Amino acid sequence: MSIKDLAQHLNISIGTVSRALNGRADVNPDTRKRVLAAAKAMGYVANQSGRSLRQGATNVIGFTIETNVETKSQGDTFFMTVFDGVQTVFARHKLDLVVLLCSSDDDPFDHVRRVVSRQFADGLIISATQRQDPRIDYLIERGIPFVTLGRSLSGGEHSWIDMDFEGVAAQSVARLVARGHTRIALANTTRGINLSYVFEDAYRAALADHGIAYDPDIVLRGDITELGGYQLCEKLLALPNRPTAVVLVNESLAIGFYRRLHEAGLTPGRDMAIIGFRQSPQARFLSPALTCYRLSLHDVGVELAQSLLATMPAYKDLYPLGTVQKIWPMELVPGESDPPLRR
Amino acid sequence: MSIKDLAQHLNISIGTVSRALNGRADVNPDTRKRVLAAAKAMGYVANQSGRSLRQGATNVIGFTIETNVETKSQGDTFFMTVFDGVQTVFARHKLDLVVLLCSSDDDPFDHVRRVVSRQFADGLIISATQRQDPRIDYLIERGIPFVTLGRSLSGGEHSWIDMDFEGVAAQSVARLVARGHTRIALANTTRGINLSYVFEDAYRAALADHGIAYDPDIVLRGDITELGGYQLCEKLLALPNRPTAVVLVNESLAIGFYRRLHEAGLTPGRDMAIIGFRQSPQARFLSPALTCYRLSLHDVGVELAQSLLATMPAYKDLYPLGTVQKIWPMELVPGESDPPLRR
DNA sequence: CTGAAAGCGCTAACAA
DNA sequence: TTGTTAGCGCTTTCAG
Repeated sequence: MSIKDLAQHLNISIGTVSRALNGRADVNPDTRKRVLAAAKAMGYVANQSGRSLRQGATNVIGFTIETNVETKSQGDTFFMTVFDGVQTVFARHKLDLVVLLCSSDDDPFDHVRRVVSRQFADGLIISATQRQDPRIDYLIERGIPFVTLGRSLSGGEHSWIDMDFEGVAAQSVARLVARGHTRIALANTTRGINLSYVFEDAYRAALADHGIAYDPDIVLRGDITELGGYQLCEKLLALPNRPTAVVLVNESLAIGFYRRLHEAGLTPGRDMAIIGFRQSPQARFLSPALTCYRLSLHDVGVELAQSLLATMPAYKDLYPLGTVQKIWPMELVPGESDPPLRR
Repeated sequence: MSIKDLAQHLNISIGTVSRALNGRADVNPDTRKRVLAAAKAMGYVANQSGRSLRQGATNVIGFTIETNVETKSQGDTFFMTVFDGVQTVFARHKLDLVVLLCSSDDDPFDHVRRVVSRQFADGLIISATQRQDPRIDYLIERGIPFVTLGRSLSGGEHSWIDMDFEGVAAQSVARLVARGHTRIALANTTRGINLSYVFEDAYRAALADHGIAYDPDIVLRGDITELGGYQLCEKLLALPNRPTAVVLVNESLAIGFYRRLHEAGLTPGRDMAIIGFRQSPQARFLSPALTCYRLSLHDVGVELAQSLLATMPAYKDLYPLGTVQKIWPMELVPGESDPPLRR
């Protein structure tokens, strides 16, 4: 079932069929109607490979995520919600969003290189940015339109969107200090991924703002998972001169923290102040309620999509945003997990 | 950068380049070496559209998931782990797994139809099967290789893999009965998706096995989300002649159940026995520990991939499995959430 | 407004 | 062992 069959069936040329289907102006309204009707009746849809080959464009946008790192950490509906936002924009332009999975035993750089060189997609959204990220340099060099979800030191002038790690760190420390805490731990993730640097730097700056000395012993690092939280909490409890509060780089950690505290006969909040990161569905149902920050991931997705289109020649006029480098604001959601310190 | 450029650069014909790259036997070893070296040096990789068009195959396998239904319930760790398993198999055959998202405002049937007619993928894995699922009939009619994650009444002879809802329901009821419970509620999801029927039927059968009358008033239905669990728990607490135990169709519900019970001053387990469904990372860190069931989602992915390949002409000899219809076993993980009933 | 034809990049059949 | 060439399905000139 190709365009040829359809044309034959209608007794017109394939050129006209193509024009009719693609909404060209120079086609007789009646002809167009006939073509559209026949296409529908026969269930004809243009073969993607044929179109792509001819047009030099695939009408596909790839969103790469890593099945190892991100998955286990973000755990919840993080990406799905972002995807949904991205799609609402792309749908308007008949662009298809496909998710390209970089599996646990695949190198992210190789993966992107393969995707690009096969010309699988017209544009790319990549996530889990490293502090130095060769993918970014590569994409710039090859001139592939892309946006990153997350900052990086690499590349300079590309578009990115990132969560407001600085704001969260600063606001969390300020809030805890206001509530009497001075010994505030940080539950961070392993180095490599850029956000760990951003978050820790902001935490240090915030401490300094409040005249609190930085103590590397209470900056802990682990996996961003529920289990990671459990283990970090254990480390924290074992510390001499135990911190009275902790700021988490990710809300998944909170689940493990709560559990470990319970096992130790301690109550989150009362015995250890905790400020989580994002208000996730799981975090919402912790008791006591976790103090955390809200953002619309759907809107992040929308903005990612628009930023990408702004870098694509075929769409940049519709989205004259230039290079987007946006730190996405997050709004405090006060909970019960960080009450004032009892003396 | 096409095969032409590469051939020109090497002063040989494109045919030879193609054969060398594709590992054909009839190529001089030296020539092959030169071609491969040049391809690597120049970063050449065959254009996918060109290949697909010529070969009539895309070497892409699509895995469709719904951003609305599944996402909010399963959270994405569920699928990511499955994907990872699927990929380990496909990688061996240079097949690319891409995830095709059916967004909230898109009809799943239309979505599959679009994917198929554009010839986007050589095979499909579809999930969130409905009790009657037109996608299945359509795929069979069109002769597209596919497997479903989840059963359905539609289609008859296609391959599918599903979780052992019957086993979980039966074992859960038996376990609760053995612990003295006779008034056992079911927290199910809305009708439409097939698993809700399967699970409820098995629950009814299990009750009957133990001589317990079925009471429709204690079969509750809601969204499979943390919030859904919260709301269902509320309904449960408001019931006259309150059940002493509840079996959940999905572990996300447990998060909301725990929270709601706490708010009512009740303790999960002691005041209301709960058996969750899958042992998810979140569920693992509930206190008291949730009684639930374990399965390897990675292995489910592997099996899905193999089952799909078994239906594809080009691979069926390598995977002579025939039609796979497999109920995936789940293993009880006893917790503290369903202690014996106090009299 | 429509038809004819070129050609996107690739592989496979055939010829040499 | 290699070169030549047809043609996959499509869009887009260019003529008419």
